[in-house]
Amino acid sequence: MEYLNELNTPQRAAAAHIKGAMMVIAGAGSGKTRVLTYRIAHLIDNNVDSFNILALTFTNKAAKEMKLRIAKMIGEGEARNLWMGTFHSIFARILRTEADKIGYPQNFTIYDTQDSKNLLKTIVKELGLDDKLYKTNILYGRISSAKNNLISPQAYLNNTSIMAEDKSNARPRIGDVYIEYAKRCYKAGAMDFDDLLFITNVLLKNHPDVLLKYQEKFKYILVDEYQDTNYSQYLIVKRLAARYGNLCVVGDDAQSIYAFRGANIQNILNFKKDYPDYNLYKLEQNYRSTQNIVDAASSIIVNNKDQIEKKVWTSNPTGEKIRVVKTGSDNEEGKFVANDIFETIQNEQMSNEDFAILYRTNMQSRSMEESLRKLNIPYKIYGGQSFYQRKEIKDLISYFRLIANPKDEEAFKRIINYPKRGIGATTVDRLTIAANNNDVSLWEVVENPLKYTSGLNQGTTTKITQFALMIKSFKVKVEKTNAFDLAEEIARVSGISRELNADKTPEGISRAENIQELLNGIKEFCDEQATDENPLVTLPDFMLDVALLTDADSDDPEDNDHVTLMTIHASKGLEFPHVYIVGLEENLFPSQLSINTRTELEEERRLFYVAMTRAEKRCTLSYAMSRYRWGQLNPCEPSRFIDEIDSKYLDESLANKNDIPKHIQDMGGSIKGDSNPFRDQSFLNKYKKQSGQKTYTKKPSSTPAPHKPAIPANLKKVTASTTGNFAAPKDIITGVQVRHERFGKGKVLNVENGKATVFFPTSGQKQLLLKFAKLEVIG
DNA sequence: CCAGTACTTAGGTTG
DNA sequence: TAAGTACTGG
Repeated sequence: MEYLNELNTPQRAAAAHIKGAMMVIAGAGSGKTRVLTYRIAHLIDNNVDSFNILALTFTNKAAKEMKLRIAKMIGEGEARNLWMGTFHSIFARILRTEADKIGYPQNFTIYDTQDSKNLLKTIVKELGLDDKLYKTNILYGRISSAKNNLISPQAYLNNTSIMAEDKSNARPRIGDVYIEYAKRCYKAGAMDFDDLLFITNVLLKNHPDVLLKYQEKFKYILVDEYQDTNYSQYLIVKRLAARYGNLCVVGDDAQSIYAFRGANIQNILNFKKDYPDYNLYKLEQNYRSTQNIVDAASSIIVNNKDQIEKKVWTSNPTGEKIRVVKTGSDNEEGKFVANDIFETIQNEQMSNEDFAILYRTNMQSRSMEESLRKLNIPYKIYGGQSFYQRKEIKDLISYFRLIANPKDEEAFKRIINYPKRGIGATTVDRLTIAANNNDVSLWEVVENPLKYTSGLNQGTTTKITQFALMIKSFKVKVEKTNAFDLAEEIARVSGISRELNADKTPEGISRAENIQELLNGIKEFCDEQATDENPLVTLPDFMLDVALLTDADSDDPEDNDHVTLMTIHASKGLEFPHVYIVGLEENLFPSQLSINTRTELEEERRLFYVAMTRAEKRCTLSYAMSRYRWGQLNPCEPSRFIDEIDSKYLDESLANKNDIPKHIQDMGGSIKGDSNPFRDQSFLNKYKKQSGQKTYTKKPSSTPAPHKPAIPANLKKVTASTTGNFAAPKDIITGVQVRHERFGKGKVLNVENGKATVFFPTSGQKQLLLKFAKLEVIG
């Protein structure tokens, strides 16, 4: 094939391999994506049916891009038949198809981390455990790693070493939490992220016919970033490949950075045990970076003990030395980076997209973005809280979820009283008890409150019934209504739109905009998915993968005129001409939590290796002598990783400045104040205008409110006490106009049990207790 | 029931 | 710091 000539010798050998097992060890920047793409094209050229190829990538974005490249080589029609995506999205799809075999609804919900943690919190409460001891994060981590090692709840309880470990940590009942958690997820028709892999294993193990079906379908399997697969993923691949053995894995042990979520580097090292006849290809020539960068990175990674022998080299020019920069504080660090980018753009005619700022932790983005914003440099922060995790988005989506899957407990709890409809914590507790006692879902209780509950008063029962009627009215439309139309109706009828539109604070406006953006996204999705044979795209169609989407997936490739800010983890696989690695300080990078064991420290070192090898032309390392942490200015010292680089590759002229000037040292508070752009609202407005909603991915809820004329507290008090003329409760009847000290004018919709339901045009519908709320009858 | 305030506590990387 | 929980007055 002609295109194979565009590859170097080992690349070509790997791409031309057709049958049998193979492993590609690909150094950073050595063209592994190219090999994967060409190999798939080559397979199809050699009469492999594109329907029979499965490619598992690390992100959905990587899959999309690879598909695009393959489409250019072999045509769009063929490329469309390829199965490409992350483990999670591919197997979620298969699990939906086979849902009935494992007792899940086809529309099962995917619980995200937040849903899982909320459920764990509930369970800890219900089991009467001490939440100081049984912390959500610990439980989540324990259960997650159990699942990733295919340890079921029962196996967990039977495993003496695990139980002993929990006991010695004074948490002997984690196993009970795990059992209950698994039960509740199942009852809710929900899978968490780890279940998507765990239950796939269960499916393939217990249903030989299903296994055979997918073995026959996926005769050729490719796995990218194999060093970051965990045991559960390893076993799925092994099962699927067992019949034909056409398995190609690609990875780099030096870039294994996901051990914390169960990734097992042994999967690479053990490949030859499972596939003794495999072929090994090593890609060692780096095409990405200058010689200095390649050599400096190599000088770091040799400090690690365990690795596959390889020599990464390049024929690129020597290039510049790696700059090491010392700054006084995290804010100064931000200023330095922003200024440096600004000057480089001016002096070297670079564009914004040529720059990336990489950091160890998401919180470090703050000082960077403040400085960039001051210089009007457009930027985009990837990661952190994603669009779909924002409260307002999750709230609306919870309606969609409950409609698609009425058993979804976490969705139910989010929306039963949002927007406020007078169904408070007490009532929800009662419903929960009724649901548990009768072994039915919360939804079933709400559908039939008289059957399952006792002691609910008439008013509450009415409200519950109204809620159930509303959800039902959506449910009857779900299969015959376009997703966008129904979503819009839900936002309106549920009261979410009204609630958000009433909030005129900047945060509130931003939340309303986000809802609009979600609706736009659904519209776009409908337009994309609709076909001539199947013009109707329903809400459940849209919901299938929503939980698995990340920021990078919704990235608009047309709109990349911005500096990229992301964690090093998120930068894996990417490359930029100019890279700034910031916060190179002890206890930050390497992280304080990783310096106690050799394996964890080695992973931090690999992370540093990944960071440096993202750079093509120039790599800048920076550290600050002091840094804010939880509102406190703390002293810092440079990272040991800087010392590990052979100094002949370094330019340390910017690291030998004098120590922090005295006036900065003494003025911890003013450093912070000085860099807060929100003091001046024009910054916010200017920024919004310039880069728009799309570029500004930081969650709006954390945006400090700019100055706004607050109602002076004393004036408020005067109003309350001078209004005087409070109505006797008997005057408050349905239909009358009233005034409330805080909510203003409103109309009484209903009165019962000493409570009034009042609609206020400015702040929506409220439930008010007549004995407290000072309502004045007007008009 | 609601909303404002006082207090606690986490602290890292992701699909 | 900032997010989340517990408490309290209307």
